[in-house]
Amino acid sequence: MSRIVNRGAASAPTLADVAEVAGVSRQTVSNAINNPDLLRADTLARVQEAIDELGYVPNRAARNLRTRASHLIGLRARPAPEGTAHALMDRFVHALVDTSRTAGYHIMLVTDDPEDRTGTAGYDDLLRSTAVDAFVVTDTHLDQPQLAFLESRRARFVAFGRPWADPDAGHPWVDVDHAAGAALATEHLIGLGHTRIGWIGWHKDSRIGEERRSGWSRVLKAHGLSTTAMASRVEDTIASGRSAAAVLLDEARPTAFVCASDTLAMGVLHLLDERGLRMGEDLAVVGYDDSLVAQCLPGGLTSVRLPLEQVAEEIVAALEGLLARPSYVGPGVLLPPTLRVRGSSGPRLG
Amino acid sequence: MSRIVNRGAASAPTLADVAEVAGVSRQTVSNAINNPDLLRADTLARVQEAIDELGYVPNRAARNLRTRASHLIGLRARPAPEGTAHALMDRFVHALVDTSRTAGYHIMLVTDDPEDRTGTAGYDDLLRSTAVDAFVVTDTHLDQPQLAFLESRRARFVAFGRPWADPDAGHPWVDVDHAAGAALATEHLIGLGHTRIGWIGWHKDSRIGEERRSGWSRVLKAHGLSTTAMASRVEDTIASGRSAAAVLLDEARPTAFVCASDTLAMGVLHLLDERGLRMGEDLAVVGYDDSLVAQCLPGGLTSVRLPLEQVAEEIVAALEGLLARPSYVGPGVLLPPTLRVRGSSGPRLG
DNA sequence: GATCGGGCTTGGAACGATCAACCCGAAGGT
DNA sequence: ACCTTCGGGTTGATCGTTCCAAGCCCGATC
Repeated sequence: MSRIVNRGAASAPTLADVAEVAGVSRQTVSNAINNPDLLRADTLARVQEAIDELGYVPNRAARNLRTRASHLIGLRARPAPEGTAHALMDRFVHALVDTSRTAGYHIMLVTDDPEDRTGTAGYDDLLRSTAVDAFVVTDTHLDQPQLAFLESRRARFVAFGRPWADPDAGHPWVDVDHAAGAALATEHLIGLGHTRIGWIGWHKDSRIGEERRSGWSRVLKAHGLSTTAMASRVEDTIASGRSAAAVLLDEARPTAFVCASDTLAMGVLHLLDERGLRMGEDLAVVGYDDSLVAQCLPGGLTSVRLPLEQVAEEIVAALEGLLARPSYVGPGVLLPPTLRVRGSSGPRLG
Repeated sequence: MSRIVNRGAASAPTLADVAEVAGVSRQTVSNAINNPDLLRADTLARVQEAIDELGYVPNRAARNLRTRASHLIGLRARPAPEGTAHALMDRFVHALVDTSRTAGYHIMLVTDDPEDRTGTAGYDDLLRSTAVDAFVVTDTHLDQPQLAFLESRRARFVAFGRPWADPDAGHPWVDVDHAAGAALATEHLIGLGHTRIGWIGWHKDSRIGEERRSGWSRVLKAHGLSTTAMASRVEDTIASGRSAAAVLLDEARPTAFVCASDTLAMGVLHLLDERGLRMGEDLAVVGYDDSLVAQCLPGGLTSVRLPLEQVAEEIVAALEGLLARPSYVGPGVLLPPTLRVRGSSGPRLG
C-alpha cells in the first residue's frame, strides 16, 4: 500500500491579509503581535479578531530574515557512550528545551560531523547562515581546541562547564561545583562513621576529575583522616572501576568509596558481586551523577545529583544576555549539587 | 566580573558580494551552489574561489523564505520519567540527528507546552509558520487524539509507532516488532531449559504492552507450555514489577520471567535482592529496551534491544518521501529487535 | 548571410515580515 | 497665536535568496 498524495496548497494568510480584514496597516498588525502596548485597546482587539478569524501565524522565515535572528539555539552534545551509566543528557536536554521555550527559543540538536576533523566548521556555518542564534556547548573539558576556535570566531555560545584553560575567558559559562559534590559525599560517609574512605576517579588530565577529587581530599584532611594510598585514577568504565576497587580494597582496606561517576561506582558493585560482599553493609559506595542506574539499582546507589534544571535556567539566562543588544556577559555561575542518599552507603556504622 | 561587549558587525557577505568578486550574476552564484551542473567548469571554479575567498555562507532565513522550507524536523518526545530504566531516547535521538544530517536536515526538539491541554496547537503553529518542515512523533500509543488532530490538519509527520487505531492511516510510520522481541526472549529461555516462564507486562490498554505479551504467549503455546496464571499486568514502575513478581513467584512458581520493560525487570531484581535469591541462578529474568541499567548492572540484564539506528534511517527515508514533490507515502515499516544475552537469564538449566 | 537553437547568463520580481521615517490631530506650554 | 510634544497609526524600503522570463553569444544549418 503506497500512494502519491497531492496536498491542497491554499497558501497561508499573511500579515497583509490580516491587515486588510482588520482595516489597518501591516505595521499595525505587526505591532499587535510584537508590541501590543503600542496599540489602543480597541484596535488591538480588532486585529486579534482578524488574526483568529484567518488563523494567521507569522512566517518565521520572513521574520528571521528581517530581524537577523532565528530564535534557535544549537545544542552541541555527544551521546552517552553505551555501557556507561552516564545518562544525564536526557534530563539536561529536557530541562533546556523547557526553559528555552518559556524564553521563546527552540533547541536544535547538533553533533559533530565525523568527516570534519576539526569539528568546528559546521558550527561556524550554522551561526553565519543565521540558522542558530547561539550555541550551548557541553563537554567543554574535552574540547579545548573547539572552544578556542569558537571564541576566536566571536561565536556566541554559552558553555556548560568552566573554561578550564582560561578562567577569564570571555564567554558565559555555567558549571556545577564538582568539588562540593564530592565533599558532600565524603562528609556523608564520615557522618556514618567511616574513617577509611577511598577515592576512585578519572585520569589526572580530566579537570572535572581532579576537581571532584579535591572535594574528597579536602574533607578527609579537614577531619584529620588520611588520603594516602586511598585513591586511584582510571578510565571511566565499569571494568576499570572494578579493578581499581579490587586493588584499593586489598591494599588499603577502605570501608567506603567515593567515586567520580556512577559508572565507576557500578564497577565497585561488580566487584562486590563477584566477591559475595554486600553493598552498603560490607562496603559503602557513593557514585556521582545520579544516573538512572543509581536510581533503579536494587538497594539504590547513593549518588551526587547535578542540579541540571537550574543549570538549564542559568544557561538560558546567560543566552538572553548574550543575545541582547548590547550583549551582556555576566560572570560564570557555579551551582551546588546535592546528595541522593540510597542503600549503597549503608547504615550508620556500629 | 561582567562586561558589555560590542561585537563588530562586519555584516556577512551575500550572494551579490560573491557575484561581484567572481564577475558573474547572483543567479549564477546561486546555481553554483544549488545546481552546479548547470555551469561551465571554469565558471564554477571561479565562483567557488570567490565563495572561499569571502567565506560566504548562504543565509538560511532568506532561502527558507523563498523556498518555503526550513530543512528542520521537529522531534516530539517526552523525557524518560525518573526512576525508570527507560533511556532509549538518548540513543534514538542521536541516531536520528546523525541520519538527518546526512539527508540535509536538522532536528529541533519540541515538548508539550504544559499550558496547552490539547498539546497540539504548538505543533500546528510550528508547521504553519514554516519553522519546521515536518515532525517525527513518538509515544504514538499514548496520544491518539493528537495523532488524529495532526492528520486532520494534513500535517506532515512520520510516526515512530504503529497507527494502532487505524491500521490504514495515511501517514508514514516505522515501528519495532514488539511481539517478535518478546518471542525472542521467550525462545531464549526455553532454549535454556525453562518450562515455567512468567510474564510481567503493562496494563491491557497499552497496545505495545499487549503486542509484547502476545509474543510471549505465542511462543509458549507453540511449545505446548502453559500460560495460565503466569502473567501479570501492572504499571511501568519498579515497585509494581516487584510486587507482581512476588505474587506470581508465590502462586505459579515460574523459573523465569519475561518483562515488558527493563524497569519491570528491575522490579523483579529488587525482589530477588530482598529474598536473597540469586539472579540467573534461582530465577532467570529478561527485560525489554536494553537500557543503560541493563548494560551496567552487575551480571548484566538480558534484554531485548530495539534497532533504533535502523528506525532512525527508515524514518528519515520516510521524511524524504513525505517532503518530496509530489510527496510519496510508503507502507509502514516494521523492524525486528534483537536479544542481548547477559547474566540475568542464567546458565542452561540442569 | 540570415535564421535557428541550445547553453549560460541576466535583471527584475517575488517571498513575508520588520525598520525607519513620516504623518496627523489633540493636548499642553510659553 | 504659535511651537512643541506625544500617542497612534501609516507608508516605503529592506533583509538575502530563488524563481521567472527574457537576453546574449556562438556555432550549426538552410
